[in-house]
Amino acid sequence: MTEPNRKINLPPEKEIDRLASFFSIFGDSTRIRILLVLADGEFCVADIASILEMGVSAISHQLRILKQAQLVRSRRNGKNLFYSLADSHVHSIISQGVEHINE
Amino acid sequence: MTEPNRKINLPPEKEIDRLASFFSIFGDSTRIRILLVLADGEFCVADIASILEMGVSAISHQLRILKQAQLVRSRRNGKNLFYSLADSHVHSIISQGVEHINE
DNA sequence: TTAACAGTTGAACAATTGTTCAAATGATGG
DNA sequence: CCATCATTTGAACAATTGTTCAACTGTTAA
Repeated sequence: MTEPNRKINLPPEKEIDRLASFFSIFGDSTRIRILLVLADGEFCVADIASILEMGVSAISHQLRILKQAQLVRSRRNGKNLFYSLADSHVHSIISQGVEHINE
Repeated sequence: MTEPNRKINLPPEKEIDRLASFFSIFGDSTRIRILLVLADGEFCVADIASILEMGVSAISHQLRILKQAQLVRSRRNGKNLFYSLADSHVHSIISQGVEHINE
């Protein structure tokens, strides 16, 4: 014990957990690819699956996570559900990631 | 086949994978807490462990991940290794996450 | 050299995650 | 209503992850 611990003010645990959950949404390449597709416009589930060459179910599962995080919206048109980006932050968050890894 | 698929230009798979790996580093609350501690200054491993009330080994494992991602640096002083933030992006990336979850 | 300390490492474990499959839901047009 | 299409859902599985523990490395001071 040479010195008393410096006092550090961390945000409450709950907020840190929410922050970590938020970032882990971007921590999966399928979800990033979905977001990049939707950056180009509105698409229904089957289209996204076809573009990414993946099963419809896998895409649907991921869309649910993105929707819960309020990163995408959906709109029904006939039998189709069209998904689109819900948030303007998405672009800038991804951009900052790109910036970091390209330095 | 009613319509040809719209052409979407995604970044190469390798870059998307690196992006996902980068974001998943922020997807763990221990690592976020370490980064927030280091936002206050330089600390050695045992101090971080004490502040976060965790084992030294757990912190060391996470610091290795943060260092590989070039988010922290270390500097030896005697028996101690002092860690500090390596990158100015860290603040703004976390800030953007906070912004999103508080809207 | 030795003892003590600071930190790292690797194996092990439980917990969480993403994808697949099959079955269910819900909307549409005939 | 019925058949069909688009999507969702839940269970199952393998793969990945974070923490713990014990052993190890490396530095310092005596």
